[in-house]
Amino acid sequence: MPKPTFYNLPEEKRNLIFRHALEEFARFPYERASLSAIVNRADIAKGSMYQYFTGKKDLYVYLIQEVYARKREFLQPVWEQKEKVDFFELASLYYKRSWHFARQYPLHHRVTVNFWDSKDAALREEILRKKEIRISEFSEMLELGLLSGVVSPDINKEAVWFVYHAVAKALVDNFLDPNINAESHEAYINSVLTVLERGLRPRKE
Amino acid sequence: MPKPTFYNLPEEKRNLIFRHALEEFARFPYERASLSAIVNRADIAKGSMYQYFTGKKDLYVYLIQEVYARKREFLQPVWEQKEKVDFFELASLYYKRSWHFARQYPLHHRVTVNFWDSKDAALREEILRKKEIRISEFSEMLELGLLSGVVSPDINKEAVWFVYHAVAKALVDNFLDPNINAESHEAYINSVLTVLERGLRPRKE
DNA sequence: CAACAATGTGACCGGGTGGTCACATGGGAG
DNA sequence: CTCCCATGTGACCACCCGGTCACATTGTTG
Repeated sequence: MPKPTFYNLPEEKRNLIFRHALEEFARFPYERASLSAIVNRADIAKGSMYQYFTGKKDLYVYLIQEVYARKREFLQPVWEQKEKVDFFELASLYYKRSWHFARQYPLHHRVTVNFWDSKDAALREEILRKKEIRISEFSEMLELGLLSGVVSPDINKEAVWFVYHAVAKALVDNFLDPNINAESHEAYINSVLTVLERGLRPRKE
Repeated sequence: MPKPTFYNLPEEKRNLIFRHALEEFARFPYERASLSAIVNRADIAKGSMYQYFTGKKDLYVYLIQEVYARKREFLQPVWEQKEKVDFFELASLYYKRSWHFARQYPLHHRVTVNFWDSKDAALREEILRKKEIRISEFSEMLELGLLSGVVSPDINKEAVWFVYHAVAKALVDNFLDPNINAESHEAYINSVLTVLERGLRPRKE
């Protein structure tokens, strides 16, 4: 919730602020990111920033909101396949497309990773609780998998969640790695998801 | 490498410093932890601290070293089973005992988690490169599993590593959760490891 | 007791932060 | 041309940080 003043700004200036906030919060997690650095680099007076936002947190919430809006938009095509493919294929599509998002909008991606890594869980909770942001459809996806029986229902459901989330998060974090081979990365994502699907122990089937 | 002065201190005072450093670095990751807070709470002059350690980093490295020494000691009994049980059972023993460590020494545990979560990868690298600390035997464990054929060798080995690490890290992070049911937690760890072992997709075997 | 080295001390430094405020600027409306 | 209100500004505030240093205190040794 930026102040009304912010929306009165010409689009160009709003973008200027957004861009520099994005850069700063991509470089550092919330606590270490510097508002002073943002205003300096954007060549804006500190005071002006406080005409647009009530403070650092307000700016951050706005940024997170925008970033996730963009990501949702980007992942839209994947959700349209929801009824057509099974859980594992959907997951594959989801992470491959997420990876493309990370490549295309690396700063956006870093912001999301920093958001989840933030040790200030209270802040994250506060942002999520406002429901202004719907972060992810993980839940929905896995729920579908369980319902359809593609995901084994006879083991501790909570544990299934746990493992799925752990792998998913690590996968997304991993997108940051700069020296990933572009051509093979989709294949790599598939390999990881296969391990998740089939388990470490060899199957006799 | 604390200065010699530190080791000349009476044990009681060394412990005092250790305890308060432990508390601070358990509460916050390296960058946000405050040396001033430590000396204030320990009721020691700032200058004194600089008689014992060359600076904040020096104190931190010392602390990490001590914490991991304690943890290794605690996990010793598990490694003695190395030849007797298979990979999955060893992993189960390892994480259950790690959980007990986390319960018994919650501050130590938080310090280790903060250590790995630190965004200052350079610092972590520096500490690890000194080899003064050997953090974990994950590698060794998984290698054994692969060799013995208990862990499937016919899927991308790198991906196996990836999934294993992701789940292991999440499992350890999870120990922090305050409202875990003590009685059922060992069972929960087993459930998670079972999912890791058998995969999400149901087996026909 | 004197001498001397080791250790303890906290005011102080430079530099950073998020946030404030009295004032300058600018662009319609009358 | 003037008035007025929205907006722009940057010096400034209080507070924190890690680190330093001149000096006080202590303890052992001759």
